Amino acid sequence: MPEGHTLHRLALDLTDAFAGQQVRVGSPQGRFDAEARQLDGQVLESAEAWGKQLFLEFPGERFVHIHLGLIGKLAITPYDGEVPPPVGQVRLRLVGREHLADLRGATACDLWTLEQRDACVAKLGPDPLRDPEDGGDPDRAWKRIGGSQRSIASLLMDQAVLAGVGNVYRAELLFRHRVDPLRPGASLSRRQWDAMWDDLVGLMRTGVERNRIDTVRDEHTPEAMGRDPRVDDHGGEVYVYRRAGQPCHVCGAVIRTAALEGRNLFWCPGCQRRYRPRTAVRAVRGATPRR
DNA sequence: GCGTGATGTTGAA
DNA sequence: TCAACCTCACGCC
Repeated sequence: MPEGHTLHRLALDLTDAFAGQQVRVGSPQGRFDAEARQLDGQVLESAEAWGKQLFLEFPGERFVHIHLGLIGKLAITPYDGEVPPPVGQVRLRLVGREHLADLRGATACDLWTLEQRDACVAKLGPDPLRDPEDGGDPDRAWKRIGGSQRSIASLLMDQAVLAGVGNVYRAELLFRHRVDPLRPGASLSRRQWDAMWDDLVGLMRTGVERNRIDTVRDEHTPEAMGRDPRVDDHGGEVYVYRRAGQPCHVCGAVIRTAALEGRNLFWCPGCQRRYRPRTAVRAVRGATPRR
């Protein structure tokens, strides 16, 4: 689940469930035990997301830093009376008045100082889910993208360029703007980038509201097109992500996939026409066709 | 029931 | 470029 929308949604849900309360903090699995002991019984002051990073603030400028990675989950559940025993490898457990939260499979769960938190945040590009004055300024991303010969597909996934975008939003954003994933960042116009950013803000806000990624426009929904809704663990309605070999909802061309920097890229060869620069010969690197 | 792959990142080779 | 992290839904038996 974890692109930026998941972490922002978790921050909201954690705030509702725990903020302002004394919480029991534990690490049934043990790997966070020493840190958990220091926080046990303290008030959870706030929960905040920056891109895919999640920070839980405790008194004394101490922050639990969580990064879910690919397979991590943070499950918040209400309980009534007895607290159920942990199931599986629970790295971190928070117990409040009415809810408990269990963290499993995360890449990172650390107890950080304010300085460590600030250093992490300082390395991140702007987050479309944050206010422009508070970490969500698209100009900062454009400064990196507009001058780069790297592919826009690579740039969008680079958390130092843009924070919170993952493989699904990348593929879908490029599709919605009919952009060839391998185009150099510098070949985009400022106007085009602004349109992409604005779109991303809307898509990701919808993602926070629905807690899933939906990117198809009204005219391409299953209801509008009379097609079956998507059924898999991703769940959202999308144009190209994990649809390789299937027909494009818009033009009918067969969706393609290729590995780029270790991640699967998906695009429609009909809607996202190959970009060819006017002058220089473009070097195509790093993309290996598959299937 | 078992094997696979996945919305991510780090650190070693 | 690849293994590791260590979860969970899915397809297939």
